[in-house]
Amino acid sequence: MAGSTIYDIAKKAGVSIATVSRVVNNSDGIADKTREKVLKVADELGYYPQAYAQGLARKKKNIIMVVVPVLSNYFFMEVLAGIQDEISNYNYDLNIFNVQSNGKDNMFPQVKNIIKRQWADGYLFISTHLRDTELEQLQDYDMPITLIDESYPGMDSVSVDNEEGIEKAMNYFLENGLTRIAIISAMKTSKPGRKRIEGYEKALNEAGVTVEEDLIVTGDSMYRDGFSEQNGYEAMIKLLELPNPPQACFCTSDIQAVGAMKAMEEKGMEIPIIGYDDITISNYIGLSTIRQPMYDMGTLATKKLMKRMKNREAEPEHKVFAPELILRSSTEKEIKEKA
Amino acid sequence: MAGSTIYDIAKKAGVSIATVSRVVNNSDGIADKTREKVLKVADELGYYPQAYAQGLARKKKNIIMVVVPVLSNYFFMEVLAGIQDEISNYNYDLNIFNVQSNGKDNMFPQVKNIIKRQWADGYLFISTHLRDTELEQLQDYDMPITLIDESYPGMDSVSVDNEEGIEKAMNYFLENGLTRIAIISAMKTSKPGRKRIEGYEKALNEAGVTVEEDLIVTGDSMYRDGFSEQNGYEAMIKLLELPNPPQACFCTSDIQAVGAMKAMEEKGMEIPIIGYDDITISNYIGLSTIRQPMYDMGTLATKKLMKRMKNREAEPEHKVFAPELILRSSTEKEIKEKA
DNA sequence: GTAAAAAATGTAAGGGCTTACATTTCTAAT
DNA sequence: ATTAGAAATGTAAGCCCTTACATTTTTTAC
Repeated sequence: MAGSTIYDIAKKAGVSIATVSRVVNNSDGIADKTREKVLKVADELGYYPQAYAQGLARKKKNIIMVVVPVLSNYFFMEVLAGIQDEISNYNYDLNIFNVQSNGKDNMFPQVKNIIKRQWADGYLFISTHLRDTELEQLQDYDMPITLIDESYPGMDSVSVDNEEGIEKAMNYFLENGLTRIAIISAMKTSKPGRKRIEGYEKALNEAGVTVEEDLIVTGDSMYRDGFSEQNGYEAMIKLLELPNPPQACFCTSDIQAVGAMKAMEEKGMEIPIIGYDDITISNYIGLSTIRQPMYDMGTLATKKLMKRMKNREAEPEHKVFAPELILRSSTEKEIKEKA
Repeated sequence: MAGSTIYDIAKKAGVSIATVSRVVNNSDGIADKTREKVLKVADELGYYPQAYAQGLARKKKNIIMVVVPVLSNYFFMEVLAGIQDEISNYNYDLNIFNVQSNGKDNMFPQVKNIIKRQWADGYLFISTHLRDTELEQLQDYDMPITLIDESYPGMDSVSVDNEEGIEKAMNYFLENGLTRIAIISAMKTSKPGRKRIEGYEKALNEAGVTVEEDLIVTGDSMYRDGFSEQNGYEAMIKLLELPNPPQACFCTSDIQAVGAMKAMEEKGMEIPIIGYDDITISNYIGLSTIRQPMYDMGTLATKKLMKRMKNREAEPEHKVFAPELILRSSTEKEIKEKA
């Protein structure tokens, strides 16, 4: 039973392999009796077409592959939920391929090989943060790719205006008279990391506030690229131990903010804090945050990819979601006191 | 460039396809000049073997596939992190296949087809909760499968003694003089759901406490099979609106406990609560919980699978981790007051 | 009952790779 | 220079399917 092939079925059912193939694929033009007979044998022998043989013979694999560097992270999880729900509307299976980032700069070769190997009919890249020159190379392979949480002119993309998000958070603090604002960032050096810090500096500059390097911090723990409670915790400890601690804090992910909140509690010093993402938990722990529509990003990207697979010629589309400031208790008390 | 094959390389490099194959696969017995020449052409043409053709020609796919019903859930995420880290020690790629559960009983056919299609060299099943009769059928296909968070005599498995976990939580409450203990469960009807409730009832019975049906609740929101903050929130509201609310509460997942804690806060009624899992966030919000070593389960299961792939004959091994009661602030205040 | 049309089935050529075996080329010993 | 043996390369079959095209069987109309 282990490895019955189309030949086994054909032989046992007394038909040709073409007929078996037709029955299994539900092609029409098959006599009912034949169909039944074949189906019966196929069931007895536990037959179902081998994915690899089928993929080779057809051009199509009926697989959408999600390519992602860090699987275990809340942002990814939410986006994935959207993808998953949307894809269930189509006749495609979902495969997730995890590329190791190792902090190093070796992701591109892996990604390139995935494309070359032709695993799937279409790909969703989540936060791979490849360079434009690299994405350009991938285009040569003429595979439908939709980017999530990043963008590049030549490919469909779904992202969020990060700068706007940061600005909203910063302005909220500034409007409430808080000027010594810290930023807790993961991976200061990465491309998106730098972008966020730039946004932070820009907002301060526009408000005529001098940027203090001391207030730009990150934790030391780099597990999950720094997107962890621990990292936020460490960062906040650093901030609170400063001779002159900040009046408010912006965090580049909710998960870090959770750690930061614990640090504040332990130190007995509470400053208003705003996170980034709006993971479901944030609503339950009263964390103010910049909401990214992660789930919607997943569904929309999937839709775009499906569309692209049908029409390869259309101009690439870029959806940029506007982030939303969600205020909860983590920004309340203290600011009111100041007012 | 899009679809260069081994033939293109062979032609352009002036060698046979066998030689190209050897070069690409790093087989030895190839002259250095030839290797260089072929490699150069392969690079120019952006060649890399097609996964499907290779998988068909070899018996091996070099793929481990994780089969899981609900992707976006914290338990899964942690287990996956372990799998991911462990697998990076071997020359295997990781694929995740998501089977739709739809609450209905239709998962088995999907799982069966995955196995039949021979996607991978080995499989990790996480919380699929198939029946023994179903798993027995899968054995016929003679594929290495390791179960996580469930067990079956005929396959390797890695799980946690759920009953013991519940007992520990219940005993903690009971020893502290609390007897009216509620349980918030996801999916009362599922196999693991029922098991947990049984454990709960058993613990009460042994302590000579009558089970009150009112105290066994679940939320109404069934998103993610009930493993959500919202579900826990709803359940706790129900409990607190009882004429005679419970003195303590056990929750079958931390994520539900997060929702339950919010409900308590809103209602201004705080009772000691213990969750289940010990997701990383729990430590940061002071949630007492029963720790499942999720990460370790992932690594160990992966190791077992690799071992099994080498030796198909050995007796199946079953690792049952002992859950651990982790006490944090969510059980502190109130119990101390009572004492 | 016959012939033409329609339906059902079969044949065989790929799809892109690996690999056992055959062949050629090179090396080194005489 | 010759040749045995080693090293390098090539040939071709096979992995399991799909599908265009050819062939056979059944149906329909007269």
